[in-house]
Amino acid sequence: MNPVTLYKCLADETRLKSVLLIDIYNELCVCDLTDALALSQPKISRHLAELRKCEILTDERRGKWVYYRINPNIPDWAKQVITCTVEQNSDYLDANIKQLNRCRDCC
Amino acid sequence: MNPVTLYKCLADETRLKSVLLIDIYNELCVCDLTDALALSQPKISRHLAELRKCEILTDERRGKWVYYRINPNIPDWAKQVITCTVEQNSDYLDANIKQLNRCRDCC
DNA sequence: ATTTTATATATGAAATTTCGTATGTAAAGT
DNA sequence: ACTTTACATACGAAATTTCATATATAAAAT
Repeated sequence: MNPVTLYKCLADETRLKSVLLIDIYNELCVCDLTDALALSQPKISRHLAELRKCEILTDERRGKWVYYRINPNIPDWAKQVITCTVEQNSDYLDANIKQLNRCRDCC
Repeated sequence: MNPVTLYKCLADETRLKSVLLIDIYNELCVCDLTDALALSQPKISRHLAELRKCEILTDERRGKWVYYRINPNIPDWAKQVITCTVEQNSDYLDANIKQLNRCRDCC
């Protein structure tokens, strides 16, 4: 993967937060992300499609839901970039994680 | 620094290669980068200005030349992102480093 | 003082990205 | 069969980014 390809993918808040949340939760479906980020479904889907095309994420349909994961084949440096961003920016996703938990409790 | 701010800065090949080369060489002046990347001076200056505004680089004038460095105050995660991109993508900058050395030899 | 060298910035055009809205598809439920 | 739920994609408009070109500035050399 060309370095600039990864950074273009992470250069948008929707895509960056999606990748980081998926890294934290191991896998998430599209509706988890629309809940966590409070964004429209087409917007989330469009950005996930881009991350899929760049092979940063993989998708897997199980019944009605499509689950996204970090592609296990991304190079080490890319995985390290994602991991150290998550680990050293815990506050960046606080509100989104709370929101996701709220939705999982009540919905 | 907001994570998305760093990634927007690295999402352009001119800016990314400038940052990585500066990280390797500790400091570089504008003409080093125009040589290494074979790009116009205004183009390099414009991108360096953006990296300065985002506080990823610092600049220091010494005589006629302005030297750019990685801002020593960037957060650890950002420094780690840059470092592990450099270390695990040595081929990405090969041609540029050769070009810079050629220019330093003959010019 | 004038010129040269190194760098910065302004401007508008062109290219790219982002997004809302509408629509399509696939699986499951009735 | 029809409806509902979850997700994907197409399309054009709007916003943002990128760039070439021209011009400005700052230090040094003549």
